[in-house]
This record gives sequence, structure tokens and C-alpha cells, in this order.
Amino acid sequence: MKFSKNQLERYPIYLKYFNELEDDGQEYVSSPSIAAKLGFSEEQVRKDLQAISNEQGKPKKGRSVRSLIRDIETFLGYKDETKAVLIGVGHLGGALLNYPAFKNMGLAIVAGLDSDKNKIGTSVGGIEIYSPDKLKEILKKNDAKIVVIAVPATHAQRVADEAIASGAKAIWNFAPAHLEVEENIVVENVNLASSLAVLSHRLNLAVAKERK
Amino acid sequence: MKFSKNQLERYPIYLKYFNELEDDGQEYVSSPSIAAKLGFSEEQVRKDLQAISNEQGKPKKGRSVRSLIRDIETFLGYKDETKAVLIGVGHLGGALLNYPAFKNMGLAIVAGLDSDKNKIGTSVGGIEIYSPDKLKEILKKNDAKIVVIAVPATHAQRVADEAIASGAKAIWNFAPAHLEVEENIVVENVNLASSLAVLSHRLNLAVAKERK
DNA sequence: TAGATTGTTAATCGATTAACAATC
DNA sequence: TAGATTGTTAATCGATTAACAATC
Repeated sequence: MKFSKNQLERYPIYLKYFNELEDDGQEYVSSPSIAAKLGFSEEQVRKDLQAISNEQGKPKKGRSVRSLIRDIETFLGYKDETKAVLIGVGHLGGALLNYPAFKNMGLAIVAGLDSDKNKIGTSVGGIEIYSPDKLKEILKKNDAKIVVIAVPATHAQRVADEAIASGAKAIWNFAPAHLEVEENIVVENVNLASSLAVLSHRLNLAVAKERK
Repeated sequence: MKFSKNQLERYPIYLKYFNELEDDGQEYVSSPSIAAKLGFSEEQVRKDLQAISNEQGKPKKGRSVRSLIRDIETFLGYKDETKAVLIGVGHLGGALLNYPAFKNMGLAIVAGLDSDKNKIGTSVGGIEIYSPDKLKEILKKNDAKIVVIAVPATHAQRVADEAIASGAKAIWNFAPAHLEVEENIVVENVNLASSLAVLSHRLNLAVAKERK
């Protein structure tokens, strides 16, 4: 089974919703109701859930909320802790170190790195800050494969190169920069400019439509 | 011409690259070279650029870097300032108020709102913080249509409802929550859980491949 | 039973890729 | 001129949607 980027992005959205349903004490949920709530088509919901669930849905009832939560969490790897190192403890990096939701997603940021001597040795969000030259050591010691990059765009490529040289296999890039990496390295960009481009374009369409 | 989400997301990536080329003094750029650099196909690059550019490309040379920059900036609306109000001046909200790149994208956050009395009246990243009950007034005074939501997930829906009731037409949602809004309201989510899901899945595939 | 919902197979749609003549 | 690159039209591919029998 192959999962497209769009499809993968939907699973955390389902999971969020199912957790709310469970908190409300709801035992079963049907594809049509999920579709209506989340704004997807019901066929898509069925396909998505079939692809990752072990338990069959029950005609007339739907699927067990609890088993869906378990199956999505397993699929997304929320059950086993994945370790990561963050580079760049500026405003954004600091916010990421303080982001409480990561631990529910199985992501543990084990260290923050920053070249600012005033930051080294302090801790942010309960996570210790080290000098960037400790990267290799820290990755190795923790068997961490993910590096989160939150440095200014001008430094992002250099930092990425260093991360890869130090053994990183995946880069979660928050810097507004395109990174060139060898093909066996995974890069996922959180590109606010791209997100804003989508927002602006849709807003313009909506405004134009209203004027009509 | 209709623009897909994916396509819209590519334009800021092109723009970033073209700005680098211009800084290097390069006058023309060809689709094949762009494709090689950014990891897109050359057909896609040609289609994307044709869709938004006024100037034709020149066989054997490519397209004028300067005119591409101008055309993408115009298309993305970077030339005229769009105003927004941010709600939730926590770690993430504070980072957004300090994010310098927004002004290059034509986005001006004119105010931050937070219910914390210790924050009200202070300024973060040069932007003043107000009480949330000032939302309507601030949106109106600035003719702002975009509300940036950076509150905890549990408050996000309520804040979104208030924003819409106060006249917001678009919501840039950084809270890890699915928002239900009327259909004429534009919502763009920056969902770190979704982004991480893509990263993790690809990393798992890459690791599995390596083991083979 | 009737009806809602499932799972599966087929059809559609849209985005991406390929092909190729035109051009500097 | 030869060759690289363009713009455009056609083909392919993959994701989404539709259709429908099976089932509780």
C-alpha cells in the first residue's frame, strides 16, 4: 500500500477528531459522519480508514472509535518514541522546544543546539541547549535520526549539510529555504510562505466572488 | 486559470530561488536548470511559470530572472500589504510576531491579542498586544481580513467563531485543531502533526529500504 | 424486514509527464 | 546552421468519486 502525501496528512486530522469523540464517550463512528464533520468525501474516509485499520467496520454502526485511534497511532508511530535534535534556538526554535503536543506524537526533542554562547548550557522548555559541534555526539548517543532546522534561511543549507554529515537521516525544515540533499535523505519542509500563498490566493478568490 | 494547492505552494519556492539567482547577478534562467535545482520536472516548471508570467521565455536562453520575480511577487500579492491580527501570544504566537520574513510577503501583523493581563499593553516583536475584546475594532480600523490563530487547541474553535463574528474572512490556523467554519470563510492550517506524519512515514520507508 | 453503512470494483477527473513543432 | 529551450497539444498516471452488492 502506498500513501500519498495528502493522505498521510489526513491521518492526524482523523486522529484528533476520534480522540474528541472518545472523550465524549462515543463508541462507534461512521464514514458519512466523519466526512460531514471534516469536510472530506465519504468514499475517501472509507478508503483512508480501511488502509490502516485492522478491525472491520460494522454495517449500520460504523467503526470502533477506540480501535481507530489505536490503529492510526500505530500507523503514525505515536506509540514508540522517535528522537530528534533541534538546531537554532531562536524565537521559532524556542517555541518548538515548548510545543507540548510533540510528545503525544511520539516525538522527543532530546537537545537544542545553538551557537549563541549565552544560550549554551541553559535549558528551554525543559530541554538543554548545547553547542552545534556536539551534534554528531548527541545524535549518536540518542540514536536520533531527525534534525529539526530552525535557523535563519541563510544558514539552513550549511546546517543541513552538517546534520547529514553527522548522521541525520531526516530533516524537518522550518527555515524558509530550499535544501539540496542527497536522495536518500528525507526532507519535510514547513514552509510558511507556501501556506500563506494558498491562504492569500483563496482569500482573493473569496473576496472577488463576494463582489460579484 | 485554476491553481491547485500544490501549485500555489511551489511559487514561493521558485521565488526564493530566483531571488538568490538575482543576488548572484544571473539574468536568465531555464526551466531545465530550475527543475534540476528544485527537484521538479521541467514540464511542470514550464507550466507553472507560463501560468503567471507576462513575459515570454526566450528559446535557448530561458526566462528573465527579474521579470519572473516581479510576476511571482505580483501573483502572490507581495507587492501590496495585507493586514492581519494574531490571536494567542504564547511561544508560537510570539515567534510569529518576531518572524521577519512576513513583511517581504506583504503580510503585516498589525496587532497581537491575548487574554493574559500581563501581556496586554506590552509589545512583542514591535507589535502591540491588546485584549481579545478589541478584535472587532482592530479588524475594522485596519480593514484586516486575516486572523492568525495561535491559541491552544482547546480554544481554537471558540476563537475562530469570534474572529468570524468580528468580520474575519480568512483564518491562518496554527492550533492543532480542525476548525468548522461557514463555507465562505477561508481556512488554511499549518498542521505540524500532518507534516510530522509525512516525515515519519518517509523516514520509516527510507530506513526499511536501507536495511534491505 | 428495511435501511444504513460497509468494502470493493469501475469511472472520472485533474495533475503531471511526454512529445514535438517553433524559434532564437 | 545546430542545438537548446520554448510553448502547446496529447498521453499517462494517480487520486478521488461514483456505483453497487454484501451485511448487520
